[in-house]
Amino acid sequence: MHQPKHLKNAGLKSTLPRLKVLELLENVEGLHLTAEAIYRKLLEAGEEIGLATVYRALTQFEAAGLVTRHHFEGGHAVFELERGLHHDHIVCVHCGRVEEFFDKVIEKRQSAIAEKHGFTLRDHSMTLYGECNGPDCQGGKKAKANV
Amino acid sequence: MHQPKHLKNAGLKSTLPRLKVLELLENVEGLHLTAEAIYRKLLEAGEEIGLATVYRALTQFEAAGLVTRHHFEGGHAVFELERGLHHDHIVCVHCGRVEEFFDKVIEKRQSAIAEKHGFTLRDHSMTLYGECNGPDCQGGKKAKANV
DNA sequence: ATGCGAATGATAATCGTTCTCATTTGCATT
DNA sequence: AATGCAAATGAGAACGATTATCATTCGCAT
Repeated sequence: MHQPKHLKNAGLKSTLPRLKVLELLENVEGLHLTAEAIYRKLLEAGEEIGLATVYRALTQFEAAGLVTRHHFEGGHAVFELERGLHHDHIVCVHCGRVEEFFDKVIEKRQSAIAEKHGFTLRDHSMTLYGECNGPDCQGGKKAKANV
Repeated sequence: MHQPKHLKNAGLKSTLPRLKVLELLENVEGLHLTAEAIYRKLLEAGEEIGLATVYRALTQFEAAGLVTRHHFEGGHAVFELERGLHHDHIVCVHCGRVEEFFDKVIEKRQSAIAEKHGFTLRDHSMTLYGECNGPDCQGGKKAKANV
């Protein structure tokens, strides 16, 4: 599914572990996985891989612009495949569901704000937290998280 | 400077360490300190306090709405006294300088986005990252961070 | 002044992540 | 296809931030 050239283009040697990680990320569209979760999924799939290698691969992919790292609340980072379209996130504080959105107005304001403060904008992180209307979260009643 | 009633009102017993932490936060308007930094500053000031106590106090203050915890990039949390006016942050990626801003347009859009996705908005975090025009960062040239 | 439960501080433990280093791999070259 | 070497890997140690443990101390109502 994944061509080694993707890695080559990114200046990375095309190795088996890297391909596995990339392939996994490709098959979980919309999900945001922790390094640990990726590691476990690969083990469950019968792959031989070390946790350190997963971390290394993800860090390199991030540097190469192949994946994006997010720091939602909770102390651990999550990763998603970079599909070219920038977006921000809205996270359900109950069930952990994550949806993505893009808002041109906000993006514009951010640039304006940076400029007003004398900053050259390089990046930003914006995450909304709320209660979703999913089956586990109806009416905002308590429900166990299933991140 | 700080009245014990602030703690009492928050449902917290008014103890010496808590008062010290609160007092320190009050005297560093505009700064965003890590737990470790607060701990060190108090030690330097001749106070007797344990790092664990600082963490506990900050967590309780946060739960009580007295302070806000931010997760900028870098793995450690920073704290600031809650002064009633919500704001977001723009951080210089070179020197670590942090400025605060509030944008009504963005806030409005965020509510609208949450609603459109069926979420009841509870909170959000937005941080812009860029290069500031400070003496250490002129023209975006390399400068050592002094966080 | 006294007593009790909550708070403290020293330190161990935990958690996510990075580093170390001996072994293995990718891949360009024979 | 065999060879060589730098780069990549994996197991586990190390790390930094934060939290838990537990005996001692403190705040505060009596």
